[in-house]
Amino acid sequence: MVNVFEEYLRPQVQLTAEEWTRLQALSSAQHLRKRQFLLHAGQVWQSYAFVCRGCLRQYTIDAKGVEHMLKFSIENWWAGDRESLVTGQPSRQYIDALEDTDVLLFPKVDFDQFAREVPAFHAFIDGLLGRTYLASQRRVQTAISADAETKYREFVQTYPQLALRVPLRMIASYLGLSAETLSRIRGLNTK
Amino acid sequence: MVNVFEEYLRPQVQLTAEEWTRLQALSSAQHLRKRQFLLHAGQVWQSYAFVCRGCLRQYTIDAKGVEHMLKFSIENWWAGDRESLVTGQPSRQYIDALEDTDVLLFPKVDFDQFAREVPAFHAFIDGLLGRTYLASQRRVQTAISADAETKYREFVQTYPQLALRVPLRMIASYLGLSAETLSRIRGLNTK
DNA sequence: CGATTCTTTGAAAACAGTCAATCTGTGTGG
DNA sequence: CCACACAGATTGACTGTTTTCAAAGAATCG
Repeated sequence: MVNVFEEYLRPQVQLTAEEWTRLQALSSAQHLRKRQFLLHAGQVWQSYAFVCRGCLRQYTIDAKGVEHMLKFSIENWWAGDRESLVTGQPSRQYIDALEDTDVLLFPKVDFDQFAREVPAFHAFIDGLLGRTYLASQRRVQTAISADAETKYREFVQTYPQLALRVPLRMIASYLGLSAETLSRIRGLNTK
Repeated sequence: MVNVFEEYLRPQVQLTAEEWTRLQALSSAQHLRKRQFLLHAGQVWQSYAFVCRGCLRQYTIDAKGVEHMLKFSIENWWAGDRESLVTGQPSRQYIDALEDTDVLLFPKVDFDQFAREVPAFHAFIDGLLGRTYLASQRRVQTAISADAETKYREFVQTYPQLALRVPLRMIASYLGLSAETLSRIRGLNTK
C-alpha cells in the first residue's frame, strides 16, 4: 500500500532514503469498506489522506437533506476537508467510500513539520495546492457559464475515469443537476 | 501608494527593515484609468498585482461573445491570472478597471525569489493561497446548490463592499445569472 | 445636454426540476 | 442457486424557475 504512494511521489519529489523512511513512518494505513465513513460532519479533520486504492466521495448535506458532491478521490488523489484542517473547526462535510478503499493518513502536525524541514517536499505540496486551486477555478467557470449538456461533456473529458465509475446521480449532484436531467443528457449522446 | 501595501502587509508578516526595503524595491506602480486593461487575452501574465485603490474585474469572453466574471479586486486584494502565471501560457482572461485604479506590480521571478529567501513571507503567501482556495470551493458549492435568490444573498453577505460598487449585470455574470433575473431579485428585497 | 451604458419591466419561450412509475442490475440471504 | 430486496437508472407528464427578447426608463459621462 505504501508502494502506491511511493510510485506516486518518487517521480515528483527527490527525497533522500532517510527522508523517505521518515515520511513513510508518519503514515498510517486505513481500510474502508464500501459505504464506510472517513469523515463525518461534526468531526474535526486533522490529516492529509492519500488514496491508494478505491474511491471516496466528499459531500455536504443541506437543510433539506439533499447531498451535494464536492469531490471524488480515486487512486493517487488526496482527500480531506481543508477548511476544517486549517481552522480546526468541526467539519460540515462527509467523506465515505464508494468502493472498498485503502487510504494512507498523515497527521497534520507531523506532515507540516516534515514539509517545513524538507524544502523540496514543501515545494511539491505548494504546487499541488496551486493546481487544485486552478481546477477549482475551472469548475467555477463551468458552473456559472455552461448549460447542463456542456457541464456533463466537460466532466467526462476532465475525468474520464470517474464518468464510468461513479453513480450517475452523484455526478449529477457534482454538476449541480438533477439525476433525471443527467440521465436524459446521457441518453442523447448514446443515440 | 506603497503605504497602502505596507499597512496591509505589516500586521500579517514580520519583516526586517532591510527585507521590507527590498520587497518594496521589487514593486512598480501602475495607474489604470477606468476601462483600461491590465491584462488582455493572448498576453502572458507574469506578475503578482496588488490593488491599492480602485476596482478591477477579471473575466473571460466565450465563443458567443458573452463575458463571464471571474473575480473583482478592490483595495487590498490581489489580482492576476494564476494559470498563465504558473504555466507561462497566454492567458484566456481579461482584467480591466471599473474605476480609476492604482496597482502595485511584482514581477513573478523576483517575488518568488524573495519568498524563497524569507520564510515568513513564504508562509504568508501560502496562507493567502489556501484561503483563496477555500473561497473558491465555497463559490463552487453555492453555484451547484443554490437558487438565484440565495446566490445573490450570499454574495451580498460575503462581499458587502462589492454589492454597492460593481454594476449589477457584472454581479449577475459572476453568479451565473442573467442581469434581468438579478434585477428582479433585487426588486423583491427592497419591498 | 446628447450619447452611452446600465437597469428595469413585461411577455413568451426554453431549460431544468419535480413527482411518480417502471425498469435494471447487483448483492444477499434463505 | 434462486428469489427477493434494494439502490440506481430511465422515462413520461407536469411544474416552475430562469432566460431571452424587446422596449422603455434611469443614471452617468464626456
